[in-house]
Amino acid sequence: MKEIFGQGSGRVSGRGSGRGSGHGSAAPRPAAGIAPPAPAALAAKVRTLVPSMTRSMQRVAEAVANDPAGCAALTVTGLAELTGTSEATVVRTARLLGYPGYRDLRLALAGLAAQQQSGRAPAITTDIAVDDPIADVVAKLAHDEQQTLADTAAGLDTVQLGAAVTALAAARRTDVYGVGASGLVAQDLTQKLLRIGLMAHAHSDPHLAVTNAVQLRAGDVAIAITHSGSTGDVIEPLRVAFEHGATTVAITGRPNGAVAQYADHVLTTSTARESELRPAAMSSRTSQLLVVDCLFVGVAQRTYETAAPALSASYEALAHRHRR
Amino acid sequence: MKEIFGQGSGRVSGRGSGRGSGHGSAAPRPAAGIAPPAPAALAAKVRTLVPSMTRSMQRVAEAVANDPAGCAALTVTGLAELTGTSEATVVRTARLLGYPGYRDLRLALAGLAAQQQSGRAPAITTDIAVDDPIADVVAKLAHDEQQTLADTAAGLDTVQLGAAVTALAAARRTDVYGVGASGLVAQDLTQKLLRIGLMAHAHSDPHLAVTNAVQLRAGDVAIAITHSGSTGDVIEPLRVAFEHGATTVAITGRPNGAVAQYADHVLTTSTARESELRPAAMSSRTSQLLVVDCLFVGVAQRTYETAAPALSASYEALAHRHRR
DNA sequence: TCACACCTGAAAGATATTTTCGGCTCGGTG
DNA sequence: CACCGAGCCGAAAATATCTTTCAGGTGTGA
Repeated sequence: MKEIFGQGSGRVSGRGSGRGSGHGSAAPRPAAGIAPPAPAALAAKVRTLVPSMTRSMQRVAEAVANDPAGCAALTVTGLAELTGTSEATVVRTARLLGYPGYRDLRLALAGLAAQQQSGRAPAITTDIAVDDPIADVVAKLAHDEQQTLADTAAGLDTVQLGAAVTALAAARRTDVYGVGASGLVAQDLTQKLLRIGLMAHAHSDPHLAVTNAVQLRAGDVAIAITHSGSTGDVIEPLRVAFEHGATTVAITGRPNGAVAQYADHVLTTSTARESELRPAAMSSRTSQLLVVDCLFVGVAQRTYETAAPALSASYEALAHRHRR
Repeated sequence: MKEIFGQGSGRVSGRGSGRGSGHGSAAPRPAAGIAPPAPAALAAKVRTLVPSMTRSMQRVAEAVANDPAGCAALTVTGLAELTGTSEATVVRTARLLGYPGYRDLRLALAGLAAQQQSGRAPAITTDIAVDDPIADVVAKLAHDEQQTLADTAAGLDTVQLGAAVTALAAARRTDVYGVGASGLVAQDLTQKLLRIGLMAHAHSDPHLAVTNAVQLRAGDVAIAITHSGSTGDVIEPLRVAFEHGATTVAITGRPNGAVAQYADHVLTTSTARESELRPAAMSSRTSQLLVVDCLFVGVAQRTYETAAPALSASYEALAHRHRR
């Protein structure tokens, strides 16, 4: 039972200034009514109340104010030992600070520590430096990629995207061109389309890509993925496909680049700033993948009747490849 | 809806064991292995681990994730009643999330609540529906992937990451295993490492992977990438590499999966909610790529003297492949 | 259909927190 | 200078909370 602390003993006495009688310094009255314990304004409360505390309690309050995180990790016994006092004193201090007991003070302490922790934003706006600690690298990379995603989503032309989806959903066959890092994105798209029953193929060999592009005709789709918009090895097969009447799509960071002239639909990826340790390939890949995912989901929606069972089937088929 | 405080059965316990006194200053520190509990990366951890939880534990994890502040105010018994489970289950869940016990989970919860309080409002994310307009698809996908990135960054163990980076930077040779969507990530990592002058190779053919793994020895590094953590085709070569003395790294969404038993260092990727139109492969790929990028940048930092010129050189070399 | 493995919760066991209680110091007073 | 009283302080008892153990139930695979 949580008894009411009330009890007048609160007194001050302390040495010297015993302004005790003054009702003013009166207890914070925690128990009375709805006194919400301090959320994070704890440090201030400590400073306010310290003068009216007894010596032992001051030691406890001080420890708590100086190292919230550390104290939050201690039990009441541990904190008592650390401050050279007793458990009872620790509890009394917690009460004075407005909490029902040490348990709740500890919870508030943990919250305070977490806030302080998060307050220290690792300045994620800067470039990655050679001597950045590994934790900063993680934070910066994650932040940059999040930014890239936001930029891409904001800059994507949904009309063009919709048109591309429509073409894909109806295509007899789809070829995807990409070399280097974009080649992996091309493969990713291909894998996905295959999983929902479409005929898709990725080409990273420019010669084979051109050779196959010749086979395309109206109703087929060709997709070129190039960040720079000027990768000849990718533009060439797209041109061939375009001239053979296929519907052509370009996924590029330069919507005005050379690749665009042979593309019926251009999907623009974002271009984030790059640096020595963060090559452009990194953010362009993130951006391209988002576009590719959008294409995939769009097509899956349009062909839901066949796509859904196909997805389930491929999922089932994989289950057997897993060890227990 | 979590209202309804079940009401108490009162449950008078406590009789008897009046032992209390032994105030043993005994170490309150169970020293939970080498895994420091998460500070505020808890939400991410919950999402990552939920799939591998049992029903009862899922209920607890869900309650905790949905209302950190509320749960922090509850005792183990209260939370058990709220979720309709037992104290034992609550403790088990806390353990699974990486804490020594419920007490510490509660502390973390208080911290999380404090952060949410002062921080931003968590955006809600709904599933992608068949009839969502294309613009919504873009927005939802972008949001989900951003969430995945945040979760991954929050849940990544920087100590393990640092160890993996160190091993990679010093490796004579590095083999990367991945099949399916993870195979593309493996290739991405390989491409990057090659660009800074390291000897790396990606294997997606399980037979060839094992064949090559036999060649590895101490000082070499083997990396397995598998979302499920139970992909036999990837575990097998890692096991062989492990037994031949290579330093082994696992990049997986199930840090407790089968793959972990042969991994010197485990890097955990996040697991986002999947749905029919948003296969798990999508977010796992995003998560894996972030981890891979972190590895790459980390290694580039450590080997800056050779990495920087190598990066410039490969950039120069590509310039000639671009059309005007 | 049976056996097995594994989840689950009740209660016992261990810790941690709160309360009680008596000693002690300190300052005032005769 | 000795005595007295007030109230701080900590040791230990009492209580609340957390952790572990163990037996029963449930679903799964052979």
